Amino acid sequence: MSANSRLTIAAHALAWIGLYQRQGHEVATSEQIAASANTNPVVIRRLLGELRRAGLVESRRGAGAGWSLARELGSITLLDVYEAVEPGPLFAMHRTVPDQGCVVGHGIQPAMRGIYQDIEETLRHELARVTLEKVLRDVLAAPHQPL
Amino acid sequence: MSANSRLTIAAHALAWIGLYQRQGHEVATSEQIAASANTNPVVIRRLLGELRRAGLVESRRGAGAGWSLARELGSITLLDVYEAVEPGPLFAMHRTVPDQGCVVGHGIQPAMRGIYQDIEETLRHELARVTLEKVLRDVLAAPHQPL
DNA sequence: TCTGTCGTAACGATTATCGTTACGACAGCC
DNA sequence: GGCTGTCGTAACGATAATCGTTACGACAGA
Repeated sequence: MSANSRLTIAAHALAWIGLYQRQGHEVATSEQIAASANTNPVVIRRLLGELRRAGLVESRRGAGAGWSLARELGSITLLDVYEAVEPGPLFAMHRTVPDQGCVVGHGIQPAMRGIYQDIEETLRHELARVTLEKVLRDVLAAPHQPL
Repeated sequence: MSANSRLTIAAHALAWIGLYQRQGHEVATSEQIAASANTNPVVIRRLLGELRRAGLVESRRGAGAGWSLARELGSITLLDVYEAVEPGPLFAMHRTVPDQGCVVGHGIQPAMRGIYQDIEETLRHELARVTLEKVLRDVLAAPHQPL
């Protein structure tokens, strides 16, 4: 599967904005978040743009511009973030149509589709159990200065 | 995430071999399976090679060669297949180390690692509930000649 | 008007997967 | 012993997704 860090970076950005706002700041810039995540501000802007489309964050333009949460961290779940930044299904079908003259080739796609639907439903249920509030709590619970 | 059809094709191949053997044949060739899945025999051999390493199938060489199941379909689960053909974890961390001088950058990876572990454990549990026997049953239950 | 940031296009680098060709290795059969 | 069919695997190109980067216009407050 492949290494998808989009959900990780998006959660990082949301936790960063949330903490920054709790420290009294109005908005966070993509440059600040990018420095924390050690990546490029454009990468952050692209991801936050998708989160904005999903109604999780807002952005201001002009001078003193930046990003702010559109919802409380406690009301945002990893499922919200996942659906905002992950495009396709977890598992894919064949890239070409299997041989419909073969019994297995004919029945495999309906069979796997049903099975995958159940599994992805469970995955979504698990993602929905984790709020960004908990993510930030876990982040702050990490031990300082590890030896 | 991206579209990983490896699990789908591997399940297709196992179901095909299982059904073929129930029809009285000893071994199945990669060419036959490739025809059913509408792909190249080398793709099938590569995938079945990984399943062989996991102890799910066996292969014979020489004349009259081919592939056979090393276990009953009822004792093979999608988790066995998943672990055999999917290399990495479901979600990835940052590709570069986050800023360790930032509270969020420092704590985000331990936090997400713990959360991801729980979620992948649930995914594995779901995959383990589906046997290849059930997959084949669902395949054969697909309606014929759909209109 | 100046400044800082967003919004977004464009491009190259990297990586994973897949399809394909090729060819040696192997084992049964004549 | 040679013939034949299949595996085992390397090699290469095509495709697609993601990421990092540069660039630049749009916007809004000072």
